[in-house]
This record gives sequence, C-alpha cells and structure tokens, in this order.
Amino acid sequence: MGHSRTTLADVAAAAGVSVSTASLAFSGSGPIADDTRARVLAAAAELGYSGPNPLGRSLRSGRSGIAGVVIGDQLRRSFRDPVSVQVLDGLVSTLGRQGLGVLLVASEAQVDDEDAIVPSPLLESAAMDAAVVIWGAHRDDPSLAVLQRRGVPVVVGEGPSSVDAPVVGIDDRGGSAALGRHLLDLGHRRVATVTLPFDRRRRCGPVDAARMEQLDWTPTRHRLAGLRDAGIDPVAVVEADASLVEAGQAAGRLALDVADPPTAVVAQSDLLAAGVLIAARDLGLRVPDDVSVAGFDGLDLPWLAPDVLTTVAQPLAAKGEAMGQMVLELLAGGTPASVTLDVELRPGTTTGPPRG
Amino acid sequence: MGHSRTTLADVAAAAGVSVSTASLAFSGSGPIADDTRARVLAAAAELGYSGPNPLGRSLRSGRSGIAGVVIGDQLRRSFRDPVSVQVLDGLVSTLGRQGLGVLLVASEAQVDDEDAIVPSPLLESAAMDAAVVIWGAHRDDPSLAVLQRRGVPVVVGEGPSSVDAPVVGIDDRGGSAALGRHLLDLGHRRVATVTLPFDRRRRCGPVDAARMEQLDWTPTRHRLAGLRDAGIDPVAVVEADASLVEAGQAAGRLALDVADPPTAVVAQSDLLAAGVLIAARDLGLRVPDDVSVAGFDGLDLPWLAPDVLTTVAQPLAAKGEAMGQMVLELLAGGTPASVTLDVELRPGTTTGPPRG
DNA sequence: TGGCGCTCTCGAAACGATTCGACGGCCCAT
DNA sequence: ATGGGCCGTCGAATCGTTTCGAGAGCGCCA
Repeated sequence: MGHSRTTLADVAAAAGVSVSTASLAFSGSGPIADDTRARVLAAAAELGYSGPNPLGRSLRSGRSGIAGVVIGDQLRRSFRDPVSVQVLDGLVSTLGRQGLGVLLVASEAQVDDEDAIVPSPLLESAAMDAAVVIWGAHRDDPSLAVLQRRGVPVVVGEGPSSVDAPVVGIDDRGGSAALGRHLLDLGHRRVATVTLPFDRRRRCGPVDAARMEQLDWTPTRHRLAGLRDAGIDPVAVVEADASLVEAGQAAGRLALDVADPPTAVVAQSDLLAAGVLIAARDLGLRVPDDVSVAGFDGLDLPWLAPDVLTTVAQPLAAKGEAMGQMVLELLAGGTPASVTLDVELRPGTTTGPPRG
Repeated sequence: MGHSRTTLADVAAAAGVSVSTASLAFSGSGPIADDTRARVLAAAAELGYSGPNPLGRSLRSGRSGIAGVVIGDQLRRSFRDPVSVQVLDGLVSTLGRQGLGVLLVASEAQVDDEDAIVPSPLLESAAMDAAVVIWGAHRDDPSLAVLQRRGVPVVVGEGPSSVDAPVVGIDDRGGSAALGRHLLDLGHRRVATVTLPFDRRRRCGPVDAARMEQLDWTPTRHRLAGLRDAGIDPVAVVEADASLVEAGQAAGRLALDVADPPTAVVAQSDLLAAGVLIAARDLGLRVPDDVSVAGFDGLDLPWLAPDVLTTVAQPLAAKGEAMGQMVLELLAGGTPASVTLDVELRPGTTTGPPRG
C-alpha cells in the first residue's frame, strides 16, 4: 500500500534471514530448515507479500511461463467457429496443467487507413517461451517469420508441412476421399463443393481457374484433393469467405440455384454445411431427397435436429492437446515430430441416394 | 545460436556505443543522433538481434504489458457461448490497440481425484498488470480475492456491484421488464421462464423455493426481477445448467410439457430460447400461435430463419470495449466508475398474441 | 579432544533492460 | 575570446529474483 510493492528483501529483513534464504523458502528447491521456512512464510503473511514477483523470476530463469497462441485471423471470426474454440480448449487445458499460461495474439490487426494488414506488435514484443500458430499458417507466413527470427519455438496447426516447425494436422485428404466414396456409392455423379477460404484475401463466390491458382490454405487444398482422389470432379466449386453459417448459406445458394443443380453438395466444414442446408430449404429443396449435403469437422449441432449431418469427424480437443504436448516437448529441449490425426466418416441423415 | 542469446550489450559493443545509447536507439525515447541510431540498428540486424528482451524490459519498467482475463469457468463452456466470445473480442481489440496482450486464465481447474475445484495456479503467479474477471464473479469470489491480495487491479463483468472493483454490466432488469410488458401487452398471462444457472453448482430443473434461496448469479437474478417488475409472476421457473441450445431444449420441454402449459416462455438467453423453440417444435407446438418464445442477448442466429427471435439486445462488443477502457484507465492510475450499458427490446416473429 | 562431514545459511553475481544525472563538445551570442 | 545553452553520449544504479560457491556451526566418531 505504501510507497512500493513489498519485495523478497523486505520479507527477508523482517524474518531476519538473507534474501537467498527467503527465496529458498518459497521456491522449495534447496535445503532449508523447517522452522526457518516457517519464519519466512510468517513474515511474508505479516507483510502481505504474496509470492515472488513473476517478473523478477522470469528474468532470472529466462522463462516467462507463457505460450503465445497466434490466431491467424481476427478474434471475432476465429471464435465464432466452434472448431477453433474446441482446439483452443484442448490446448489451454494441456498447457494449464503444466502451469503454462496462454497469451492470445491476433496475428493481424486491420489498419483503418489502408486495407493493409500489419502484424500485431505483440508478436514482436510479447514475452513467450513458445508459440502455437493455431490455424492457417502458410508458407512464408509473416507471423511465423517474426517468431522464428525472435527465436521463439513454434508449433503449427493445419499448416503446410513445408514450414520449418512441427505441424499438427488431420487426415483431411483421406477423410474427404472417404466422404467422396460415400457419395459415389450412393450414386451421386453431379457433386458441387463449398470450400473454406482459399487465402487471407477471403472471397465469396464461384472459383474459376485463376482463383484456383491462388489456393494457399492447406486444409482447403487437401479437402479438395481428397474429393478428387475419390474420383469426384466437382461440377462447381464455390468459395465461402469464412466457416460460418451465413457464408455457407450464401455459397449454397450459388451452388444450388443454377440451371442443372448438383445432386449433392460437399461443404468443407459443418457450419458451411448447415448454411447449405438452409439455402436448400430456402430454395424449396428437400434433403436428402432433392439434394444430399455433407460437412466436415463433426461438430455437435443440436439445432439441426431432427436432421443429423453427414460429416467427417476430426478429434478437435485431441488436436489441441497434441499441440500442447508439442509445446511442452519443445520447452524441454526436444524436437517433436509432426503429427497427423485420424478422422472418421460419420454418415447421417442428410445424405442419401439421388432422386431417380 | 551460439552460447546464449545476443543481448543489447552485444549490439552496443558491435556498434561501438554504450548500452544506454543502444537502448535509446530502440526505445525511441530520449535524444539520439540519427546516424547513431542507424549504426545501432545496423549492428542489431547484423547480429540477428530482434529487439529488447521483453523480460528485462518488464522487470525494469514494472509492467508486463499483459492483462489477465479470468474466465470464471472452464474454457470449453465459456467459448461455446457466443456472448462470451463477442465480449472477449471487444476486449482484446481494445487492449490490443494499446499493445496490451491478453492472458487467458481459466479460474477453475477441475481436480480429477476429488470433485474439488482449485483456483488455477496462474492466478497466483502469472505476471499481469491488471485483470478482467469477465463473467460470473460473485461476492467473496476466490479468484477475486487472490487477485486483490496480489495487488492486481481488477475489472469485473456482470458481477454484483458489491464487489470492490469497477463493474461493467447491462440493464438486465430494465430490459427484462420491457420484455415482460411486451408480453403483457400481447395478452399473455401464463408465462414461464427458463433461466441461466443460479450458481456454480449448475442444475437443470424446476426451481423450488429452496433453490430460489441459493440464487447467486447476478444476471440471472436481475433478469428474473425485471420480469416481476413488469408484473409477471411466472407460472414456472426452470433453471438451465448452461447457456446452450441443448440445455434450453431440456428446460423448454420441462416448461412446456405440462398439464396447463404457459402461453409464453421467456428464456434468459438467446441460445436457451433457441432450445425452447426446438422443444416446442418437438412437442408439436407452433410458434407464436401456440406459444410465444423470447430470448435475451440479441445474437445473430441465422439458422433460426425464417423465424426472428424476439429478444433484448445487449451491446456485446461494447461491453468488452468498456472493460478494455477500464483496464487502460486503471493502468493510467485512474479509478474508473462502474458502468451499466443500455439494452434494447427487439421484437421478432416468435412472440404474438396468445391463442383464443 | 580433534578432525571430518553434513546441514543450513549467506553474500554476491548474474539475468537484460531502462533511466537519470553528469559530462563533453559545439555553436552562437556577447 | 569567452561564457552559456544545448545536443548527444555515457556510467552507474536499479528492477526482484535465483543460483552457486563458500563458509559457519554442529554432531559424531575415532
């Protein structure tokens, strides 16, 4: 309360011991007599001293106890997507158990004047022992570059394996292929697809050859490739500008409201699929009789009831936990290997045979 | 790469200046000749030095540049609720603009052995210049106590005004009262309500007098009181265990599947209201002909279309921004006053006159 | 009784930066 | 020519903690 915060030195003085002994009393490492420790703790309580200042401790130990989580996007958008949230939850739990805090960093701060995107200053200057680029890192990602220049060890989620950091991914391609075969088996031949954004210049609309060239975002590319692996050549590819229901609705309308509509629409996320379902309903199409719809992620969407979305389920929390484990491994000096988690086709009621 | 990280001293030596001059070159505060600064920066680039170490800087300045955000809950639950997410977004934007980072702290870590709940160690030991208890603080909140003992200035969201910290709240009571009058005007007399949790021992089920005694959570209490202010004495009060669609669905069934069902159901959140809508549909009730349904929050729920939920809209992002402003004010040494933000009744298509 | 070893405590040196007061030039004005 | 003001640079102190080596005291055994 008085002039300046009470420090370990004050406590030591009050307890009649040296600063180093007082430090021992708190850290617990090193030999110290029980009654000495008790005396120090009593003095601390007396003075209202609540443990060593983390700043001093950090400086000395060189560790901040903080892992940065870089959201490759604005927070608002990221957090509206349950996918990011569940991954984040697994990550925070794993790190929290080890006493590590999570510092939220939105990698991009939109500048008002220009349309320019500047990396958050936090990337440059915040203290972190390691960082997780949780979503959407790409080759030559500026945030990745900044972190690596700073010497911060990085774990990447869903990025290309070409980045110089361990990656936690899922079998996007295999899962999409399984879904593709599912549709082929049902008899679908005219399949459209609604994709996640292609790059950070998110667009909403049909994809032409030129746009296809610019496909930079790994999950988008892999899920598209998986469909082709199954032997499906989409009659239409529509890019959505975010993994949100509204975006799926808009894209779904574009895919369905055409002269010769597809018999099935594969959306690259469950939220997009939900939007496609709404678009189909708006157009008076019944699902799955008039059109089949499938998603990706395996979210729990109770408001879709009584429909159950056909989807490819990915282990979201496990993904976050895997990232957390990697961070711990990096901090322990190890060099974790990239991981690809398995996914599982989960057929629901929104896919069925095409109408005769 | 070599032995130890390159430091400002190394850069200074390489540039042939003193450490203090080198510091000046980076911090920009204080007089320094242009070519000197250039020489220092060149030396820094040469050595791969990327700016002053935040740990050292923090220790010296006493500021970590980090604001803790205490989620009074497990992350998973909090983040499934768009309300928290939008508030968080406003908060992070506001703080981020000032170069402040946000450290996520889940105030409770469930212990596996017992059912006991222990405060996260981060609350005790993480470096933060200020903290925001974003949701659900209550009197004698242990996390609040820990923070205040540490001398960390705190801002509280949605807590009782009795806590010793500035509070950002909304006019829960007035909004609910307006909604109540709206229903009365339509002619409703038998109104049931589905509430948010009463305390951290979340329950799902009808509320009796004993349970009503335990009502500890401020928004729940105020929204209930507002209804009474309007002159509505609910024929049934059903507590939901979380602000989630599933919970609303369960609670809605309890409220509607009774001998003499209410003509209107007021849910204390939009997600709960969505669940009630689903429950009504499951029971074969048409909305608003057979039963009116209203919510609270003003979320954007596209999947409800073509229905538009009658609700009380609260300024979610503005709430987060207000919290951010308070943090900045606290950091500047001020003593911000508590704020109550306005809400707005927004009638939709889910409420109408009762039948007959 | 003397020596050895063990336990506990202490002092001092980092950790990496900021900041304040002092000082050395230089230019300009008198 | 000389004194005053100003600009730019430097040294040194400081932030609060941890850690390492040294040393003090004590008990036990020979």
